[in-house]
Amino acid sequence: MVKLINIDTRSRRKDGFLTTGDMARLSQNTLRTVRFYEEAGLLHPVQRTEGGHRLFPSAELRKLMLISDLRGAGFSLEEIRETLETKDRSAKPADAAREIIAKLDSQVTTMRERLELLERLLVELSAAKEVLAKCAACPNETHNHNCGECPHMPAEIPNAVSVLWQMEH
Amino acid sequence: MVKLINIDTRSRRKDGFLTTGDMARLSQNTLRTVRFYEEAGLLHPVQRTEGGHRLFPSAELRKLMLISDLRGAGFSLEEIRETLETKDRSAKPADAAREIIAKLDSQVTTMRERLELLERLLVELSAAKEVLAKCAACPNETHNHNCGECPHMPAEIPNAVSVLWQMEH
DNA sequence: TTGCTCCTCACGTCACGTGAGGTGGC
DNA sequence: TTGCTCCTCACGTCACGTGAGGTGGC
Repeated sequence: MVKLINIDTRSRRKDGFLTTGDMARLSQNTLRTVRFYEEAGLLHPVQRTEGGHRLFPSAELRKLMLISDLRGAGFSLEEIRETLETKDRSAKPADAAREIIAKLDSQVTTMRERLELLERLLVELSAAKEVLAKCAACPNETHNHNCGECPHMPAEIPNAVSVLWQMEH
Repeated sequence: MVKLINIDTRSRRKDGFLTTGDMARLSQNTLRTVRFYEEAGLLHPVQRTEGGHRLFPSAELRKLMLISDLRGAGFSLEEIRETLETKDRSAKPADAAREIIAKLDSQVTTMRERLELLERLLVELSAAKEVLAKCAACPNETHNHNCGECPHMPAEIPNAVSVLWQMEH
């Protein structure tokens, strides 16, 4: 996914505010998503035009970018909201900072677990591809063969292979 | 998450089949999820008991494990079904293998992109934590200060910091 | 026999997608 | 002025969660 964002065309408006469309384009989201996040109380337009069009400050675009990243990392809007509202809910900066750090810590832990799943699965699927590369040269015309006895099958058959190749054991 | 699966207690049944509960426990899913996947046509019980209880062969457990991994990696049930049914839809083993490899290739690419997002976000959140560690020692009693002028703020402020700390720029 | 397990509806939820029908603004 | 952009309903979807109320099986 190539990003083709020209800073000069970020917004057409001379007041510097961003429309819903600007927010959507620049963050790779749909209009519906931007509106949905506002309804959910995550994004706040500074104002509306007379015609009802939302206008966002650039700080909201940066917030939307972070929300998108956290959503892509698998967090729910409720978890994200919790993190975003941390500062508002504590009176002293030092307390706020500690609470935010605690939440980031827990999110980092969750993300590491998701990373490990992805890495483990990548290894398994790559191993499966290697085995199936042999099958791509299989001379049989039908599936009615016992692949477990095929000399090209390794002793340790990756789970993905036994499932996708529908093997008994 | 520690796995405490004892092979001997996988199933209480002497016929070797697995109940819905066995499937759920051994794959870390809920009963609802196992039933939902069956309704969706992804899992197939070999039979039902007279009382209507589902009985699955162990091959279905291995399939469920793969489904869970792919779901955890962010794929939809429709994408997963496509992959699982590839072999059935082609007559010759060689063709089937090539099609499965093509699908695994595209999934591997998607997974690498998700890995990159996670890695990028991990770096950003870790950088944010470092900056906020300074704020945890902030002596101010209120949030009414311009943190942009704080000497502890680095020149390059991570996006997560400016968002979570609600900074103007 | 007693529980613990499993069953089927059936409505709820989360995070949007997808039109329909109408208006706004450089 | 002409379109392209944005607006508000409002129903649909995906992948389950969550009871309610009832039965099964070592």
